[in-house]
Amino acid sequence: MKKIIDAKLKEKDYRLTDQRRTILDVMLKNPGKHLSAEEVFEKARKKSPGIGIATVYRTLEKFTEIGVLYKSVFESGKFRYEIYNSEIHHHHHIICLNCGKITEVQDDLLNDLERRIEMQGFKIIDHELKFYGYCPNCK
Amino acid sequence: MKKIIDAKLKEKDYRLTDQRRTILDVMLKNPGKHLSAEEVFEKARKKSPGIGIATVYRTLEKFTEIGVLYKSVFESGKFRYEIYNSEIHHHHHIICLNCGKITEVQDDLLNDLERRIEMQGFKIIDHELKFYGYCPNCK
DNA sequence: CCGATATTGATAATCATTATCATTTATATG
DNA sequence: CATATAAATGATAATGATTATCAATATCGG
Ligand SMILES: [Mn+2]
Ligand SMILES: [Mn+2]
Ligand SMILES: [Zn+2]
Ligand SMILES: [Zn+2]
Repeated sequence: MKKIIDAKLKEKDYRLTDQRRTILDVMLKNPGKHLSAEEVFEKARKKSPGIGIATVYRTLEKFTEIGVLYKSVFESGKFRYEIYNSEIHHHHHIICLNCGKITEVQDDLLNDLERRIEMQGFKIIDHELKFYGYCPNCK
Repeated sequence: MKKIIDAKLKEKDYRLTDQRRTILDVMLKNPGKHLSAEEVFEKARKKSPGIGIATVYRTLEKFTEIGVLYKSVFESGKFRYEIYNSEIHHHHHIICLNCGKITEVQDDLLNDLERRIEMQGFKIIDHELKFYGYCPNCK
């Protein structure tokens, strides 16, 4: 994993710094979580106490750009990030309207719909699907 | 349409003011568009020159709450609103990665997937599906 | 080790959205 | 219609997340 990222960084003359390593570790250690910049900052500073919040923002953005992270919005005006596994198609999310819990759905099932849209002249690269409702606990 | 909204407002002791009427007009006159608060403000002040931006924010929020508008995020940290037609299930969006154009897809096709998820104990209320890719012009 | 260049941390700036509050309105009631 | 009361408004301050700036520092190829 780190090898791959190392290569992706090199492609664009990006350097592998301690801070970037730390942030990557944080993300790798929290699979299935969807962390905000602030949350990443809090976790990262345990390993790299001197790290600045600006570096966290910059790194999250850069990692998203090179396809290492996936960025989404669940609640009002704040981004959340998770490791992006480009091999499997991206999963969907169910957001509980009561407790806010985010659950992942591994099924995809959008291929038919995508094909239909491409018939109309579009080229689909990615999709993002969110379900809103109630989790088993809150139902 | 206005009758319905009038009724929805009354339910909660909300009042029908000139400003709210103006904002509703703006939204009704822009079907298929996805307007930001700032854009609604610019259009609204042509009919109600004295209207304040705070009122626009408040009204958009209130209309969303009572189901008159639908609120979504397309780009970084900014909400966009459109008229919400609760009779037909909500359409999907295709966002062009090149020119930013937003196209609507009327197909739904998510019922199967929703049913499958509900089998696992969830209750699905709504969904939001976005496709990212290239529009016919930019392909 | 050196030099060119990318990166960092501190902090100021920006941008969208919310909160505050005194003033103005909508609406129910007599 | 006049009046009381609670909701709504507009101006503006405050907030919260993100981005820009810039001098100091670190990376990395040679
Ligand atoms: Mn996820
Ligand atoms: Mn739409
Ligand atoms: Zn829940
Ligand atoms: Zn386009």
